[in-house]
Amino acid sequence: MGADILVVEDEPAIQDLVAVNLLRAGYQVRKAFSAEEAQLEIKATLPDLILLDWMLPGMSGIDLARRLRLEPRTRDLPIIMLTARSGEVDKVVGLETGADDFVTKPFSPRELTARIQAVLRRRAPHAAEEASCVGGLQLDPRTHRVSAGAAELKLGPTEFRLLHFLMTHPERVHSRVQLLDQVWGDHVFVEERTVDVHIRRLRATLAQTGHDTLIQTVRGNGYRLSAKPKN
Amino acid sequence: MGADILVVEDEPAIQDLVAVNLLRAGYQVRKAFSAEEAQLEIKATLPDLILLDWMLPGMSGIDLARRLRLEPRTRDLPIIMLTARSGEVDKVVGLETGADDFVTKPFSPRELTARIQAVLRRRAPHAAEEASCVGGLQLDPRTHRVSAGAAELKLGPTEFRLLHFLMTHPERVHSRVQLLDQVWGDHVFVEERTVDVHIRRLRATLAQTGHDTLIQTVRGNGYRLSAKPKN
DNA sequence: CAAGTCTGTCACCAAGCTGTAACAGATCGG
DNA sequence: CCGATCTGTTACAGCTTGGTGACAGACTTG
Repeated sequence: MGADILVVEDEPAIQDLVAVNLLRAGYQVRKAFSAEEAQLEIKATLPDLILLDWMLPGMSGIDLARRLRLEPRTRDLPIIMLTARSGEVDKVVGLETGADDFVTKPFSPRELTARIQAVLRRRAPHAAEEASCVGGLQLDPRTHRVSAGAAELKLGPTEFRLLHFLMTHPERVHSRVQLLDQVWGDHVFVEERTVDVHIRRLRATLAQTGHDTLIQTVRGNGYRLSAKPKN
Repeated sequence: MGADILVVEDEPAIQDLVAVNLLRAGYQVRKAFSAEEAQLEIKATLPDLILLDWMLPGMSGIDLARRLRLEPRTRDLPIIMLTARSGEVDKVVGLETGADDFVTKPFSPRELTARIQAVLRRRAPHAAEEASCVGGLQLDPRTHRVSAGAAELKLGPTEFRLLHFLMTHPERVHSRVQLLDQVWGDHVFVEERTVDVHIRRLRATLAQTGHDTLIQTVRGNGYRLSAKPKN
């Protein structure tokens, strides 16, 4: 599901225009007509990004941005400023508030979504996941490598994700349905038995180093990754 | 230690804000309120880069840039112009004077530092980073050279930046999107598959010395530069 | 300005991966 | 020991992904 974006813009026409484009691009959109309204929205639920008009009645976008930067909870909230074509004042403000990007009106929908994507990618660079290690098996998501001692194992994408999940949730039994949800994704419709096949493929690869025994079958319940012996 | 940057800007507020952001980004900052003052600073110590406001009282930024280009000592000094206007004419004139880049107000702090880095990488004779070395391949940003043992390799600009990024972030998998952000830049609209083509071109060149195997494809995830065997 | 270089895109092909079905084997309760 | 379930294994057709060569346009460079 797309990111949750809060659009703060007093001009209804522009707000609608932006909202429609964001929705079409697959984002979830919330709206606010003023900085005050925006604060309430943010207090309720932290959005993933704010599109903030810098000229607003009452508290200006600049003021809001400034306040958001002060609060720990909202300090890292990505902000994209919407500005009219302008000069010096904007520059001062922009540097001061530390907005993540600027989009100058008029802007194309394509430009807007491209910038949003860029900022989101930049801000949330999948917090460097740690490498896992279970029973002599090592898996590092950053390098996308699986190794057992000196030997390195080659896994397909699905087997990799499957092993990744198992290694980050070891010693627990996971039903086929749970595995499908976690590894394949909730919305995917796939036969339960498919899990078996991938478990088999995973085991076949792990067997190269004898680590296939880590994956245990729990009859009637599912599978479990465990460093302990089987019984 | 960061590069030494001279900020030439007559408006105190803007100068301060720029300075604060550059300091935060790890640069050393010197300030000048006029072109004349800037000349004295430069005469005293040659900075690594100049941020030059287009409009200055007395001698304009353009004039200063032009003069710097005439002196052998300052001919290769990187210059980034700050301008409020965005018209084509300005850019033409600016490029004529030999500015290395243009930053149009308003701009984000990130944009500014990104441009500075880009210009430094491209031009700076002494402020650049160190050479990298992976798996017998050497890349020196200062001399803009890539060599494998005795042999020297010729790369196009994009391939060079791509290899540079990979070599400074080895062993990690980078998705196409990440590579586009890092090597091409956030604001560029380019097809993801274009990365493939440049990877291929890079590999083709590296194949001259057998180093093409360093670049590994991680199916479904992206690419990785690694000294370890492919597997 | 002309030749050459670099870039981004595309179409096509090869290779690898995936989900299913079908069958074989294993396990369990009685 | 038997039937009923559950799981392991295999083969395979279809799909997705990445590699490759060609090409037009932009950009350099002499």
